[in-house]
Amino acid sequence: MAVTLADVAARAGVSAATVSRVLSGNYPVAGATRSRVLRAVEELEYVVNGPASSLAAATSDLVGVLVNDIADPFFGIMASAVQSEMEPEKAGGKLAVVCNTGGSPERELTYLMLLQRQRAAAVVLTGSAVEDPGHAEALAARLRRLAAAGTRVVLCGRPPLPEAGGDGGQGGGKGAAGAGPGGTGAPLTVAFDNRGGARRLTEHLLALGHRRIGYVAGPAERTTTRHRLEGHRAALADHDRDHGRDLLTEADRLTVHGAYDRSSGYDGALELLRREPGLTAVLAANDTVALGVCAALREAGLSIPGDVSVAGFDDLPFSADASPSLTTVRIPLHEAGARAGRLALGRESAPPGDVATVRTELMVRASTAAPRTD
Amino acid sequence: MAVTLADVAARAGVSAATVSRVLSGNYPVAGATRSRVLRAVEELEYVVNGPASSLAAATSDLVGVLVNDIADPFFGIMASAVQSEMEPEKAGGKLAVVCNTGGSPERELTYLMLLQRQRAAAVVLTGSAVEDPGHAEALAARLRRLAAAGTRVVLCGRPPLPEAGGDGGQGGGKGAAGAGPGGTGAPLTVAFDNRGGARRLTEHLLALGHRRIGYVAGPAERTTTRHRLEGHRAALADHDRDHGRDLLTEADRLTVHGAYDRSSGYDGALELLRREPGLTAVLAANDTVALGVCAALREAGLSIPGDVSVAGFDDLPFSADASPSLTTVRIPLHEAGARAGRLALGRESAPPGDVATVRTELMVRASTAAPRTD
DNA sequence: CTGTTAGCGCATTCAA
DNA sequence: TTGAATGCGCTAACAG
Repeated sequence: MAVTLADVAARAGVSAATVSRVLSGNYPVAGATRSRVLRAVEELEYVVNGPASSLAAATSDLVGVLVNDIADPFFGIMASAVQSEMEPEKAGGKLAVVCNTGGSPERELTYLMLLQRQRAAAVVLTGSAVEDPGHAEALAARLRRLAAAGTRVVLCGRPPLPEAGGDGGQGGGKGAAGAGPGGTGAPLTVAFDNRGGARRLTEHLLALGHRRIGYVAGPAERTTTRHRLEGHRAALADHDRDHGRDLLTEADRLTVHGAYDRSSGYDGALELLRREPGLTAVLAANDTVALGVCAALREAGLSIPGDVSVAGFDDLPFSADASPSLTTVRIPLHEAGARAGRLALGRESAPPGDVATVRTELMVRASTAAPRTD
Repeated sequence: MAVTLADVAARAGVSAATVSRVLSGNYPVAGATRSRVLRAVEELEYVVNGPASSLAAATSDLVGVLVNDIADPFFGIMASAVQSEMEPEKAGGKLAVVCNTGGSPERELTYLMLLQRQRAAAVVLTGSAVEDPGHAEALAARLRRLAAAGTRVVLCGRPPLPEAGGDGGQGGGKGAAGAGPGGTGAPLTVAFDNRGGARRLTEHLLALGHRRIGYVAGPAERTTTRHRLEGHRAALADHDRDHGRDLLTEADRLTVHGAYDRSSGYDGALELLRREPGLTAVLAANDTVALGVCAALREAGLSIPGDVSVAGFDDLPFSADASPSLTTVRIPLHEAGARAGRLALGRESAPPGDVATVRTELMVRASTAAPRTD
């Protein structure tokens, strides 16, 4: 039916082996032969049979990128950055494909299995992980099997995997050396400093004079949610220590959880307002949630930042020209994704300890200001 | 190295063929045998070798979804909808993977080639197409080859492919019949009524009393851009005819082009204001552009909709709670994507003429109002 | 219902 | 630098 290597070989008057060598390009072939083959390929419109090639070579050129929500630019930007490193047009380039888990742990495992089935060259997992112990264990097991099967595993925007039980020793992580395919066995990780970012954000509000700060957090069981909340609380704890206050206890009452979407922000803000009408600031799980918060506040007749300051997280493109422009914490998503992509291809050597933490940066804009002094 | 079918067969005390049959599930196997095999699979942690399986069966379970911009929710929503139809957890389920073309025609062709190489079961192309004749021809050729190789091709949110040269006849398109794999040869299409939506939007502004309407259009060479612009101009032409005015000529001067992003909206609005300070309304290529327009207008000291009305297109989730909430044209992206997914799987019969056009709906919100009467 | 057999199309030995 | 031969792991006839 379809054109095969043999057809091309016949047309070019060479053996199939030669055609294969020309196409993969990693073997010496005489110039004349090469062009003859290439011409035959053109004329016959030959396209390599990927499955056959993968079977024979025991490798594929698929790279899977798992995202929690493909409709969220947070993931879109990272995924796009990963893809930008793949050079699909060149021979030897990879085909990066993104898979949408929808935040479901089961679906995450399913996709990893399908990617393992495809013998993917690499897999990049982006975004927060679910902290359920059962799932964490299942995930770690699956990733271990993937790595054992020769698939590179890279984590991007999620914390390093917890140590597998047993090993015990904390001994010096193999240095920064090459760590070839497999490395220490633990997946390479590009982590975000969510904790530090959240901490600086809360410090910013505190410095402005805010004392009643609401927090619309993400889903309770996710690492990113926990880290950001921890940063927030660390800043409050510091403040309590230095000023003999007890903001930290207040924070329990002034924290609500929801999804990483606008309606959570909207509902969360209303709930916070009900719990504490005297709120002067609201921190949101991310920028999208922050927009929902803003909408709810406005509908409640409150001005931003006149009555209530609002801040987000991530610094997605729309944050800068929301109105008012959103104070937030910038995460270099593109750089992180690109780096994850390079790590996945083995084009960049593993970071020390196999974990690279990318800095986050406080972006102070118009949505935060000193609270009204009544 | 890796566990193979033969290993599982040995462990279960059956033949490889039986294991294969159990796993693919489309062949009768005795219950006892089946569970024995399944247990062996568990114990050995066996994962099918996709390439081998694809090679032998001459089909793969990959479905490619091409998008112009993976960081844009417009595409994210459609891609997610396509994936939602794939049932990857079930045997026989497909692995939907999204590929980001970045709007580049070359990259689009590259991805299609890679997908053909993988012998993808289906390919869904989403969003507007580039109208360059050279590329259109190359694309059509590639899609023809894909279809010939047994890959189902579905267009979602882009117009049907122009007829291949030669055929001439417009004869009755085969009726609504099954049109099995291959059908008429032309790709199945889920098209959006961009023209009608844009027309109703402009009519809405006209009815409100606007006469100086700016238009920040998308990239000049894209089908979606052209269709929306045509709808806009059709509404103006109708108005001219009925009222003896010449809004259509004005429209040439009041139309600017840019990318489908915020900064285009921002820049475009400033340019329009320069050309016509007396502008009372601005239509944007899509909702994202509209937000940029709003930002520029506000910075210019103009209120929305008090001084200038603004409208978008697509009705992405953020549009409803922008401030002011955005008048826009709703496209049922999720339904369209899901339908494209079903068409790709052959789970839904082809629409009459192989083209389904989904309706668009005018959503009147707070960003449009009657112009100030000075 | 199950086993046997024969490729699927390519990459890669080994010779030449 | 090239060709011939072998097998990657699986599915799909065909028998039984």
